[in-house]
Amino acid sequence: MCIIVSMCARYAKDNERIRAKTRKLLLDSALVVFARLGVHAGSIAQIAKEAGVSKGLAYHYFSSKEELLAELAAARLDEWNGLVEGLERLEDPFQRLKFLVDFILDELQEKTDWLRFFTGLYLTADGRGAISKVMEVHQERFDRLFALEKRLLRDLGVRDVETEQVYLRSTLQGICLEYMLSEDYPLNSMRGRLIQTYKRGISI
Amino acid sequence: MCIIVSMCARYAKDNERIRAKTRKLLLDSALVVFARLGVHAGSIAQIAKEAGVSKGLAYHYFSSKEELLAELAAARLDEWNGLVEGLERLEDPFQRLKFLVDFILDELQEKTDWLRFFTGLYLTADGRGAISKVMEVHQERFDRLFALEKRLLRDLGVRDVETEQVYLRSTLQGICLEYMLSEDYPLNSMRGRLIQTYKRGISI
Amino acid sequence: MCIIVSMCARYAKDNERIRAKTRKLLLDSALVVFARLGVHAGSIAQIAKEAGVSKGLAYHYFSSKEELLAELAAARLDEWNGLVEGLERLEDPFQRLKFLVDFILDELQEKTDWLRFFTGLYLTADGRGAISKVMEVHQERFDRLFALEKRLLRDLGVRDVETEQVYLRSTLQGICLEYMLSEDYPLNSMRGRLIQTYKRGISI
Amino acid sequence: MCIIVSMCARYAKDNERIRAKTRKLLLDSALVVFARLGVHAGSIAQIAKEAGVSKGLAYHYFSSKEELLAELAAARLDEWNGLVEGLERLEDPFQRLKFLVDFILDELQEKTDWLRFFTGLYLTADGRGAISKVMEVHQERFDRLFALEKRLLRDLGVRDVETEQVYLRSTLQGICLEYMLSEDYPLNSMRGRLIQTYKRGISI
DNA sequence: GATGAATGAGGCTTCATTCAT
DNA sequence: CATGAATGAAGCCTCATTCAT
Repeated sequence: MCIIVSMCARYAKDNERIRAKTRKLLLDSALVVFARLGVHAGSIAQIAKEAGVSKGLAYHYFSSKEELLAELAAARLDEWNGLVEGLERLEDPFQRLKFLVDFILDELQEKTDWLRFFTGLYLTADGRGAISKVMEVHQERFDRLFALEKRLLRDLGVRDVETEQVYLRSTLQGICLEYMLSEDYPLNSMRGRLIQTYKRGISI
Repeated sequence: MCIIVSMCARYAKDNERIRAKTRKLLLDSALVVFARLGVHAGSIAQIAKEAGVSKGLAYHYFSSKEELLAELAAARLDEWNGLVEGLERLEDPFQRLKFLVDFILDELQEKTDWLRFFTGLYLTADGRGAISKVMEVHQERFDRLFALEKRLLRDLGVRDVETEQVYLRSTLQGICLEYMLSEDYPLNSMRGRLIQTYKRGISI
Repeated sequence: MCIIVSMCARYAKDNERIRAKTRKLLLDSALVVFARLGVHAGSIAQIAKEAGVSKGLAYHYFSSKEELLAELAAARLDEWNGLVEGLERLEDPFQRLKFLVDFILDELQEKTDWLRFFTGLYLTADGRGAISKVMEVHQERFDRLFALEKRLLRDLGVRDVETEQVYLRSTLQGICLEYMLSEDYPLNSMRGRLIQTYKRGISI
Repeated sequence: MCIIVSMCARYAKDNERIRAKTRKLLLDSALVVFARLGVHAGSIAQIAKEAGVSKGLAYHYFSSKEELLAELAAARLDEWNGLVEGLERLEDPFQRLKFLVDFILDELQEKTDWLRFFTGLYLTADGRGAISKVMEVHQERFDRLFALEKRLLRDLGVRDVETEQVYLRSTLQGICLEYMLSEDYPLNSMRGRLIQTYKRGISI
């Protein structure tokens, strides 16, 4: 026989714990699958299989593939908090620059899958639409980051801050992209080369 | 007199013209669709619709979606010829650098769709597989380009050529990516900023 | 008390029952459709319609049309077990002959559809390929049947056993084919006429 | 330039010759393709390719695939004329039997492809419909053949002519089928074994 | 007579999603 | 909470057929 007694008051906490755990499991699996195959080619069935649960369960936690994607993006976007906090904490502009670069390149190394999938997503119209919704919620944080970058460059003595900010972002983005695409990308050389650009005394 | 010339349903030339035209139409439409939606999400049906022809016709010209993709890649890869030739023609290393940067950024502006589609393709395992097949044919040209880049940097007086080559490529790649992702990317400022890095006298 | 037994969405037994039932339904429908139209002309859509289920469900049970075909063949091949067992059980050679003939002609009457489909399949190169895979698994049984037939004819006093075996098989095959093709084939007359050939005392 | 002047009065004959030739070419190619792949899987495109002409031309000669099939059947059915004539010409009943058997088995060897395709066609509902239309035209000849067979068996001294006729047909049919399905079928042994059944003096 | 570009229906298959249990 | 049977839309591809030249 098969008795299901769920939501017993005493075990509500257990349920919550299970929920959180399964949820994370599904998000992680989705990341793996999406990174490997792309968002379109990766199916809910595969994600469920990767997670070792049933397809139906995925719909218990996420109302659609699109939502799963959005939650995935949101979950990861949260992690940028650390960058903002670090930049606000540090005094020396050069230290701040190093923190910025290290933060991004470390993320790149630790979460290559995610970045790969995210970049691919961003390259399609659908993907941009999906992401921008999620972004809105975090807009305030992005604005702060933006301002912090500006300040950082100003403090470093950069003359054309507007231009340099875009240039720095582009270079970092390019390093990330090439790292994702090459088998043996010299990430640390690039890290050094990039930092060197902003060495004290260099006039930009 | 009575002349029978069979095998002459239509002027052969006409047919060729039609074939070439429709083929190009399909390739162009494919590019638009793939760039907008990504290779996986973009369907043959959409491509045909974009081209204003029937689905079946696409298969009259390309035996499969994969082949269409490959032909698309091949057609565009050919255009890099100009870059190699230009670099071989010019004497002054700084002129060569400017030629390199301009070539790539002009391509970016003219063929944003293509680059977007190509980059997205490259971000998935499937896509990399598909492209590398096409690349093989052009390997020799890429090798030459690679060597020309190296020489260019050496002639400019760069000390660590290996590192700088990757860095330059990454920066260019990053500029391209950001251009594709932003609505109003200051491409010309970036062009200037990049060139400035290699101005005579700057020690790298 | 609060018992949580998860992994129990439906009684497992229920699911198994449903699976077995639907599976059989699909196999039966496939047989009907394939027998009526041939394997190539019969589509999964028609099979699903005949079964009263969706196209998609067919793929929930069989990974491809080819597999459906193979399973169909395998399911039916199993039924030849009875023939081998019967031939091994009976003593009198004439009784064995009658058993053989009756077994085949009864099968023919009961499972005309199947035989029709199987014969049609066998007539195409593709079909033969598909079947031979399935056959391999049953090879041992066919070998035994082959040997039993030989022994049967020897025991009946047939001189050229090799020839007679092929002839008997051909005749049975021919009766089956004509039965399948005619509206009112005198199957029982043929049964009698065939048996008569091997009546005791007749010298072959 | 391309001048097409067809149907010039003087060359009408040439045209007719071409028509007849191309027509035959297409029918032959159809037979090859249908026999190899089955009627359903064999396409007009393949037939045209096999014939070395364009798809369009096939539709110039046959208004549809179905008609091509019907014409193919009709063309071959004509060849049974020889059987009827032979049976009417010969005196001795045993000679007639041998003629009948030889005619059919020789046809089998010479036109295995055709018989294979025809048999496969006959096993599907569609095919039977298509063929029966063609058959109607030849009904009279089949009736004659039927009567000739009956007379033959009566002359041989067979008691139950009705039954024996069906049995003989079935056996011949079975031999043909097995020959088509086996790699190394002992056709001549079967020919001998079949003839022997009707040796003078044997009582049936 | 002959060609082949073009069409569209339909076949196989995948997959997001729903729902009974 | 969890399962998996079931659905149907949509994707890739084939092929009979039409038609302008």
